[in-house]
Amino acid sequence: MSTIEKALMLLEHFSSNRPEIGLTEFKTRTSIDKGTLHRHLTALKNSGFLEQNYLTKAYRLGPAVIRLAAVRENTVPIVKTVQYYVDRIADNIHELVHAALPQKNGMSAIYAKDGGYHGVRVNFDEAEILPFHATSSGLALLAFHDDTLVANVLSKKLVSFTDSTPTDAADIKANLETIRTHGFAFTDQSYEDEVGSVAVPFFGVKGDAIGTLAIAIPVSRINKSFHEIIIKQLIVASTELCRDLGGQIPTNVATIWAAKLEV
Amino acid sequence: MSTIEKALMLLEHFSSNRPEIGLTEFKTRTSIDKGTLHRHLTALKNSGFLEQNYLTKAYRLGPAVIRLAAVRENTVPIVKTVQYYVDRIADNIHELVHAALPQKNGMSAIYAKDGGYHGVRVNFDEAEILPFHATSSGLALLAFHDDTLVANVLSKKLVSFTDSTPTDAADIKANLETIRTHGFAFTDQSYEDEVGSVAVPFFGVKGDAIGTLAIAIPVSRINKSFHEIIIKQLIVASTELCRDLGGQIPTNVATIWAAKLEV
DNA sequence: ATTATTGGTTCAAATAATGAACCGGTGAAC
DNA sequence: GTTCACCGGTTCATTATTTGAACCAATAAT
Repeated sequence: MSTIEKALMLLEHFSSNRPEIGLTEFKTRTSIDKGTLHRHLTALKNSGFLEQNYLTKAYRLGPAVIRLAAVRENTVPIVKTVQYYVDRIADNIHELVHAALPQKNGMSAIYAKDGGYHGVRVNFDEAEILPFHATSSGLALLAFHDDTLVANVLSKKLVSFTDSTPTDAADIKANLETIRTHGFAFTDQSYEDEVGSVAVPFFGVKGDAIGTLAIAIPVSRINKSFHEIIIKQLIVASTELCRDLGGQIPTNVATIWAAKLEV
Repeated sequence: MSTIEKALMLLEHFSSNRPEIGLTEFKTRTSIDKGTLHRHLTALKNSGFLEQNYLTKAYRLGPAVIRLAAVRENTVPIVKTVQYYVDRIADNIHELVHAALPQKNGMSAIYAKDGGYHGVRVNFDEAEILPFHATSSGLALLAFHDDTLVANVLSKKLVSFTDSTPTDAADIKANLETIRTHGFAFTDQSYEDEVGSVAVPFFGVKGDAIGTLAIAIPVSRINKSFHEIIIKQLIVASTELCRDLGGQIPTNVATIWAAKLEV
C-alpha cells in the first residue's frame, strides 16, 4: 500500500462522534509507529486536511475538505439532488430516511431526515460509516455493484454488531442473490437492536449502484403492508433520482421494480 | 516535501471550472512524471478522493470528500453559521456577498449570495481559489493572520490579474498595515476589471483570523456613503459570527470596529 | 519530588517513490 | 485501410523517502 493511501486512511478515523484525535490515540487505534504517524498527520495538516486544536494538540479535519466537497457537489450534485427525495419520503412515511454513498469500508450517509412524530426514534449519526455486511444500505449497494467490491468486503473479517449480524460470507452471498431478485435489501436488527431497515440502490451512468436510499425503523412498527408501502416509496424515488442524475437503471432491475409497483 | 503533500496538491487543481482532469492534462499542469502522476492519482482514487469518468478516463473528485466535509461541518459548523450572516447582508445591501476560508494558496468561498436586483452583476465562481494578494478577502485575512503566512505568500511570485493588481511585496506589506489600522480591506479592480470589493476578517478562539466576510461590487455602484454602509454591515455580522463560533476578536480590532460603528 | 503520559524529534536501515522507456488502444489524417 | 499521433497506463533499475526504535521536552497526575 502506498504512503498516500496509508496517510489518507487516517482521515477515516474521524466521525461526528470522534471529531478530534490526538497522536497517542491514533497510535492505539492504528498501531502505526508514532514517528510515522506524526509525519503523516503533519503532512495532512500542511495540506489543510487537518488542523490542530491549539490547546489539546489533537487533530481534527481541516478547511480543505470543505472546498473539495463544494467542488465535488458542483460537479456531481448528488447531495442536493438526493435531499429532495429523502425529504419527500420522510414526509410521506414519517420515519427516518437517509441516503448513503459507498466509501472504502462501508456506506456513509450524506443526508438524513426523520419525518417521524413517534416517541420511539431511531438514533442516527450522519457521517458514521455503515458497514456493508450489516446494513440494508450496504447490502443493497453490494448486490448491485461490481463483484470485486463484494469479494473485497467478504474477504475481510465481518464484525458482529448484534446477535443477528450476518458474519458468514456464504450466507451473505446468498442474501445478495435474493436482494438482486427482489430489487431491494432489508435487515432485521443486524446492526442495531430493535432497528430494522430497508434500502434500494440508485444507479450511475454505467448502470452500477452508486448509492442507496434507505429507511431505518423500530422493528415494533414494521408490518407487511407498511413494508410494501416503504418499498414502493423507495423504488419510485430511486427511479426519479436516477433520471435526475443521468443514471441508468439496469433493465432487469427496472422490470423487477415495475412489477413491485404494479401490486 | 513529502509524497503525501505532493499527492494532495493534485487535488488543488480541481475547481468548478475544471471539474475533470486527465492524466496528460495533469502532466502539463504540474510537470510531474506521468508514471508518478498515475501512481498518485490511483492512490487518491483508491482512497475515494478521486473517481474516474469511465468514458474519458479523466479524474474528478470522489465521494470521500463529501463525508469528510460532513464530519468537519459537524465538528466546526462554520458554513452553516456563516450562511445566516451572508444571507442577511445580501438582503440588506442587495449586492454579492460571500464568506471565504483560507486554503494553502488563497481563499476559498464557502458560501455566496447575490442579493442584487441590478442588471450588472458580479460573476462569481464558488470554490474558486481567490489569491491572497489580489482580493480583499485575501488581504483581510493576511492582515490579521500570523506573519508566517504573510511571509510565505509574499515570498512567492505574485501573479497579476489586472492592471491594478498589486505585485510589489513592499506595497502589499504597507497595505496590510493600513488594513490593520482600518479594520477592513478593500480592493479596486485588483482581481477583476470593473469589480471592487470590501472584506473583514472573522476570528477563531486564539483571536487569529480564520476567515472573511466580503462583498464584491461593480465599481460603478461604489460611493463613499455606500462604502460606509457596507463596512458597518460587515463589522456587525463578523462580530456576531465570532460570538457564534466561539471566536475572540482581538481587543485592538474590537476598538477600531466599535469606533467605525459609532460614526 | 517523582512518575506517567503527552506531543514531538532523530538517524541509520529498510522500503517505497521515481522516471525514462515501453505498451496497447483509439481516433484522425492521408 | 494504413499510418501516425495522442491518450492512459505499465515496467524496473536507480534513487530518495519513509520508517521506527530510541530519545527529548513539556505537562499532568501521584
